[in-house]
Amino acid sequence: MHVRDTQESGTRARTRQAIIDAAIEVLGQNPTASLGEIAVAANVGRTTLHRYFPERSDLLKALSAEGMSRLDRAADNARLDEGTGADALRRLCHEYFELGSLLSLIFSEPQLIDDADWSEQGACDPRLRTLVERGHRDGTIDPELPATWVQSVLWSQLYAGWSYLADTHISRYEALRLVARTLGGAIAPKG
Amino acid sequence: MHVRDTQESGTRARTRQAIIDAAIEVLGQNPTASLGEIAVAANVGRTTLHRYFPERSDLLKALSAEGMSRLDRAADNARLDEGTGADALRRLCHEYFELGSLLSLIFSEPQLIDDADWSEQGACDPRLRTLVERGHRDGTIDPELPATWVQSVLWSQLYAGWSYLADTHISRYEALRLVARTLGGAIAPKG
DNA sequence: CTACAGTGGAGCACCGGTGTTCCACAAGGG
DNA sequence: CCCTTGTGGAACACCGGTGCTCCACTGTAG
Repeated sequence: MHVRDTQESGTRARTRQAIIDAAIEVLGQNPTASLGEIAVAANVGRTTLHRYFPERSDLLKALSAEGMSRLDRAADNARLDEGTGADALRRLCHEYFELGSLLSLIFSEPQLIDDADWSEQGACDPRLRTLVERGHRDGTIDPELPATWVQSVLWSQLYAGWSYLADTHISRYEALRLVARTLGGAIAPKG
Repeated sequence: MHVRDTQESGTRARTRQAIIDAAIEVLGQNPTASLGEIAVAANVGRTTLHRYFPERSDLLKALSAEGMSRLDRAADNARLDEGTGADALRRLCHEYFELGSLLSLIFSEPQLIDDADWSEQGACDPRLRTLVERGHRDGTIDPELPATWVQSVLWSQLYAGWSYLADTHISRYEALRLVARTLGGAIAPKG
């Protein structure tokens, strides 16, 4: 078949996805993992990995795209424009928590995701910014907290919850409950 | 001078400390930094660094000891047995925040200070545990939050605050205020 | 002045990860 | 059946960090 096979389903697309998935998993655990380890995790030879991603940086670029895409989907699922700001943030937290290992990866390699769209200083996802500003207005998010800080708190709590889940033998549900509870308190307007 | 020079003040002790301080700074920024970079930051030749710490692991052991010592001093300064649980935690947060780069280092290399004293599963600083339990009893810390989770939240907030301070051009005072505010809300008992 | 502690540059071998090439093998489509 | 596509083992050179040795330099105590 002489087709160009850019993004249609096929052997190549499946292998490529397997490598990306494995990379997220492995690099999430250990950001300095070698390409060999990633190849093993993907059930693929190192040669094959190099065929798809000639240089390490090529793989990282693909991971960046994949990460952004998953973040976008999660944000869509959270229906950020419905309900109060705090409720929307809670839903976003829930959706992000499902991202699993990707949380660790993003946390240890923030530059993978630091979208160039966001202004250089005080970078912040614009959707999150509007969400927080809505929360400020509707009185469900502490107006003393800038959107950028709310974003920091959200991510640090997510990461804490995810590693807490990995370190202890708590259930996924319980971990998310703890995160939601502390995050809710953290952003709530104070007396 | 044929003295043993174990921990008295002297050229060796000063050089050794300079290396340790530089290592905390450099490794806090980039956990994969080379020994050469650390030596440069310490204004010391790589040869000298190797004289004090023959292997990388030796330096890491020294960093572990130094880190523990600073943590202990910070905890002492916080007078953890005075006032309510929440107040003590707030003071501890304040003291820890002063640790600066050490926060990043501990956060990226937790095994450096994961004290073997702490029980393997659900590891937790015993002083923090008693503090949190006091907070549970005196009604200033949400009884739904186990001590281990409070510890996770404390550290993740400290790290978030520290990197927020590094990323934005906010004042140290403002950053600490944000951390204290969100941490306070996070652990507060919920209506 | 002499002796010695402390330093640090230069150079070396070693090791692991990387990027690349070559070739053998299996599956499926003409 | 042959030929293309995808694969992956093996081997190679390269590079950077590491651990080590040797030696020249400086400063200070005796």
